Amino acid sequence: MPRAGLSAERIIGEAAELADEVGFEQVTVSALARRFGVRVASLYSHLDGSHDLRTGIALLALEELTDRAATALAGRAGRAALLAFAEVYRDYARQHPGRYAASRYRLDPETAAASAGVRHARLLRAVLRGYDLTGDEQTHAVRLLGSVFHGYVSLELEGGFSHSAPDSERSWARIVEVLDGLLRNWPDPSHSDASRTEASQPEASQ
Amino acid sequence: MPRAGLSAERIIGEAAELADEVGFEQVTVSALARRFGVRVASLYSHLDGSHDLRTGIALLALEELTDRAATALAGRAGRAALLAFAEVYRDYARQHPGRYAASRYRLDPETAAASAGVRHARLLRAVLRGYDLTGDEQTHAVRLLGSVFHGYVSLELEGGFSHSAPDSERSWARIVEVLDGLLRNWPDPSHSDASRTEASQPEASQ
DNA sequence: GCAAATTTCCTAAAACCTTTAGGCTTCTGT
DNA sequence: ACAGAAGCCTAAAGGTTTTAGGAAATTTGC
Repeated sequence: MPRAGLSAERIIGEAAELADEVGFEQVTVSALARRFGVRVASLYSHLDGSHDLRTGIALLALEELTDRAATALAGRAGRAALLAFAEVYRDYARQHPGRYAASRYRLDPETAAASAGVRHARLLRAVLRGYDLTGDEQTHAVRLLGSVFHGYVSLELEGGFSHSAPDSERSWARIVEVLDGLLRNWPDPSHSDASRTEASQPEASQ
Repeated sequence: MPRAGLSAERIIGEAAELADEVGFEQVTVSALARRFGVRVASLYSHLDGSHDLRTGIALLALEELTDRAATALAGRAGRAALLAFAEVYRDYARQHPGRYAASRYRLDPETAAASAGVRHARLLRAVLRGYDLTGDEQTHAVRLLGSVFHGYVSLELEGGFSHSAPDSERSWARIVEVLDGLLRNWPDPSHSDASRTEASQPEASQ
């Protein structure tokens, strides 16, 4: 009988396809073997198991996403860079929901440190070079952007914004626009904020 | 032999505990049976299966979270309400990571419509009553807040912000503060934005 | 108070997924 | 051609899910 021609790369690639089709959670060594027309045990010559498979998809997704972001960011700065990054991020998640979910799979520290994830994080921080933010404030801003992007895309994929008044497309565009404005006019970390509304009652936090 | 005294409520409650201890993904009918010192099949008299179990945890979490939010929001408006909501949200997620993950479990539409989720969404929108936002802009703002809250908490639980320069606590506080400022000075949806920085190059979006 | 009805929990079993061990067969290089 | 390596296979054990049907404990009705 002829061989199936498996290899770690092909397997991870098919697994990524499968993830996009049926969801990252549903990616299973069994389903993958069926897809290759091969017995389950055969895959274990190329994989270290289920965790390894998921890690592989995650690394692939991080790399693809980061490459897209790098391409989109080349030659852009400030607002244009922010828009480009945001578009790439959301488009990737919508085109490849399974891979996107995989990119959030928890990697062990060494694997994560060697992954495209760090390059992706650097790119996001690079977007902020177009704005006037430094030190801790820049970090806060990076975390804000990361949270909005991930949070929005994640809620959207869960179906959170479907079938309601302004369509998700519009909200996304508007939010990114608003964030650009926020970054351009990033408020000083003055301790008594409360700049321009009715008097601030100093409420206890709990 | 004496009975274990199971009931749907007790089972869901234990399942929520288990989720917080080992993670929502790891909550399994088997593990739960072991915890009760009971055979697996015994739980099937009280549950419709695994999906039903997860749904139960999700509904419990949504209710707890919403109750906390409602309590925290009573008598507060504007900035104070935003701070309170944010604190409740993050605290709940940190105290009950498994339940929090459960609260993001995808429910079927009817179940979702009858869940505390809709009350929770109303509460978040109510927070915005303290700011001057209406119509679509209010919806965009609700989605922004939801994204930031969920995104931040989710990244934090994944370990994204640990062991790096400004601790997560500070970033959270600062981000909420910045959001308050943003909501108070929400920019007009003017079509040619680019209000106060260097001349805006009209870059194509792709 | 007790028998009947009901509920609770059990054993048994089938189906599926994961993982390891070890064997045959197909390639590859010399 | 043939020895070694690599690829895919059968076999098997262990775990989870779910259904079917039985036995014991509790509750209910008289």
